[in-house]
Amino acid sequence: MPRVLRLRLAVPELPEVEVVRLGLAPAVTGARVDAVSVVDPRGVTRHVGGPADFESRLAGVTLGAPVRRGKFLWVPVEGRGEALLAHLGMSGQVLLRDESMAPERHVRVQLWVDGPGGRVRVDFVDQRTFGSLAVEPLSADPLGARAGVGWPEVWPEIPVSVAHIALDPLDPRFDDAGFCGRLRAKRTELKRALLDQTLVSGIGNIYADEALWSARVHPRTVAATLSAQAARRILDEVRAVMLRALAEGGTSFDAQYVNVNGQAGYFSRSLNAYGRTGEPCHRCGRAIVREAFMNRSSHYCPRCQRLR
DNA sequence: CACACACCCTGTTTGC
DNA sequence: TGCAAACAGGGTGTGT
Repeated sequence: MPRVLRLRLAVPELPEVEVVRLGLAPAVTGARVDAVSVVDPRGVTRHVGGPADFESRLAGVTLGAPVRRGKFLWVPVEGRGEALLAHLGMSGQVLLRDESMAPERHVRVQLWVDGPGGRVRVDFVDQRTFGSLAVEPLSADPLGARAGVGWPEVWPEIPVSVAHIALDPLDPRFDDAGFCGRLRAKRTELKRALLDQTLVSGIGNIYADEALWSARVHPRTVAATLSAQAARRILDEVRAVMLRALAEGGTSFDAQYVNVNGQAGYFSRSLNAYGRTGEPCHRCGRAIVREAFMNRSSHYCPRCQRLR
């Protein structure tokens, strides 16, 4: 059996990125970077200095414990005031592989690291190249003593390009009442607001549709018309669907090393709205409707989720 | 300032 | 059967 840890993502939203963080942590925390290779420069488009600068900033450094906020993931570089930042876009994957194993077709960046768990190759793979790695300076968090999940409390710093991203609902410092108030001040449609990463981070198209189905609210409801109770219910459902997905991802993650096909599509069986166009609503049986929205789609039940 | 929308990408699916 | 259009959707930059 190949010794592979494959951190598989359908479409990486918060739960998927958290699964990556959990899997990456034991391999990179305290590890030294022996070598770096940018296989395809599109893998580091977020890095300001270009591929050569990216490689030189990581060669020989020691890495810290990975941190996540919303869909952003970063690994602090010890003693440099910098971090290795990752955003997976819509098709990015992080694979931990034996050094002898052949890389995936769409590998963009490779890191050879030597840590407590031994020597391993970290491959950043991304078919559609919306994702990217970067090495970025860390700065004081403008939100105050807040960072991301996994970050030591004593070191409240954040990569500069993540500083504007809101806390996510799984962060213990997330302000529930503050979020509900800001949501109800928006004149925009509810689903737009949920996807706004400066209001709340980590929600993507899938979990937005799922949370709205659970809360029985139409995605095009004007946010400002929501009652306080409805706003609260929506937040509760967002959090619940993320925790459920995380639990399912975590289940197949129990083994340190799993087969190549370990986690593909693990949450798809649990979906109630997303991707179920024309199929019966799990509550009332009415066909789920798909509606064009912002270059993507909204899925909802026209009976359970009335627009008023 | 708040909000809306086009754009970047490529493998797979759908439609004619 | 073959080809082209549609589709997937993060985040960012720009325009109103």
